[in-house]
Amino acid sequence: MLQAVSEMMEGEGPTARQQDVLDAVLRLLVEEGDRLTMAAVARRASCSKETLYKWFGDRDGLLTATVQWQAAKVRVTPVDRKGLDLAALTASLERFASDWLRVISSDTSIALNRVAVGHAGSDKRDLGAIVLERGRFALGRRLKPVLEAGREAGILEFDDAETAFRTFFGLVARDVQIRLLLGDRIELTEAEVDGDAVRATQQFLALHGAKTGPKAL
Amino acid sequence: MLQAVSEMMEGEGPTARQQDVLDAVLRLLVEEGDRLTMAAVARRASCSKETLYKWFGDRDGLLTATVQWQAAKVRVTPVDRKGLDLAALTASLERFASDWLRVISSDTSIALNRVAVGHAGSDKRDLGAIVLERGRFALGRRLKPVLEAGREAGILEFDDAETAFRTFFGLVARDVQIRLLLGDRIELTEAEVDGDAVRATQQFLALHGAKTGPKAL
DNA sequence: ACCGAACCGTAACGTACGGTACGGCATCAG
DNA sequence: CTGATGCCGTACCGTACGTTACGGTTCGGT
Repeated sequence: MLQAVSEMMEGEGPTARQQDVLDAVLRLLVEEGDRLTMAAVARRASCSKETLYKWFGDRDGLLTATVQWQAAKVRVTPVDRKGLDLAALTASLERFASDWLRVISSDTSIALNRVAVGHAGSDKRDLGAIVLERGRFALGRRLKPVLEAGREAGILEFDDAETAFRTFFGLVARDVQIRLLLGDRIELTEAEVDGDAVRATQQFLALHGAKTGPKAL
Repeated sequence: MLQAVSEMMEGEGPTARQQDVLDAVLRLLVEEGDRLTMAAVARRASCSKETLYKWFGDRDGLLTATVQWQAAKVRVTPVDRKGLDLAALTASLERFASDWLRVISSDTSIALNRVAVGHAGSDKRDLGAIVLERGRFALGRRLKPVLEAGREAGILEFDDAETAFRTFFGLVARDVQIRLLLGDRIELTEAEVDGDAVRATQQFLALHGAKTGPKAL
């Protein structure tokens, strides 16, 4: 070791070839979970173990790079805060809810969260922190402006945006993520996801919708 | 192997000495996570590895016995369904909520859920299934009669008890469990737990409380 | 055509750990 | 007292896997 920290740690992202490797890791992670071996990765990615160590330092570095790579792929559509009415807000919330449900129920997310949870039990708390940061907290950062815009427009009422967001989060996710992580087979069809998104949004509006109508006066 | 499945698998529970061993495993699991070794368990429990293998079969058997042992320790206070009014129902729900929050935020639960999640990624899905069964599903089985009693008494309104329970679950747990599992340091004082229990209960009543008053007429 | 860098495939090394075997000691039945 | 049983402590074995080392190949630059 070790300042072969690899060019991945800072600056520009992975090269195309490295991305291929990380995608291979992602696929292997879904299939094998945390039991994946460096040899298996090298075989699947058609590269040498030496290259893996040169690029990523060690096994943890490889996993970290993989988590960041996957997180970077999750793109989001921000919401314009102007001309917000109840219909637009409802649509935004439903969009957030169904997107989030689709993410947490995807094979990739489940596999990634599993290894991150496992590593959070060890010293290496990095993976868990990254997943939290790019998952739960990123969602909060994107959603809170929407909620505050809704409050600004007189559509929503709440004291603390963070608390309001956590309520929405709970209404959307409920027991889905923990059940999936623990191995429960849950069928989530497109229709069910959309239905759950609508239900969660309606429940949230019932709790935090302004009773007094828009304050536009 | 193998039919040394040990006397733990069926029939009566572990002996006092075996309980001591399992408690040691529990403590070690909190400290070390899934990295605990059989040697470490033997050392901590002051027993020989040979005895561990004789009693529990193998490492998975030991972990399974530990999870079941911990689950067996969680006791519950059922609610009497007669003479149910809004105050009693509210108290019951708040009790359930604070109990659940205390469980999922306990060191033991976190450690146990971590290993169960890890194992759910492998072939050994047993641990996850046990944790789910004795945790999330056991809670549902205990709470749904309460909800239905509330509906019976005209205090609550909902179509499906399972769906209503999952809403309550989401309002109570929100992002707490996943954040803890991923290594987020959350401070949960007694006051906050109680406050969250009250908030979740009020939100649930706002969503599912009968608007028409008790049907007692 | 030649050189070096980068990389592949594979072999080798060291270690940690699951699982087993064995020698002592304590307890208890007879 | 004696033999059997159950368990502790420890040494031991086999293997899996992270990590390193090395020979061979490709390729871009000169």
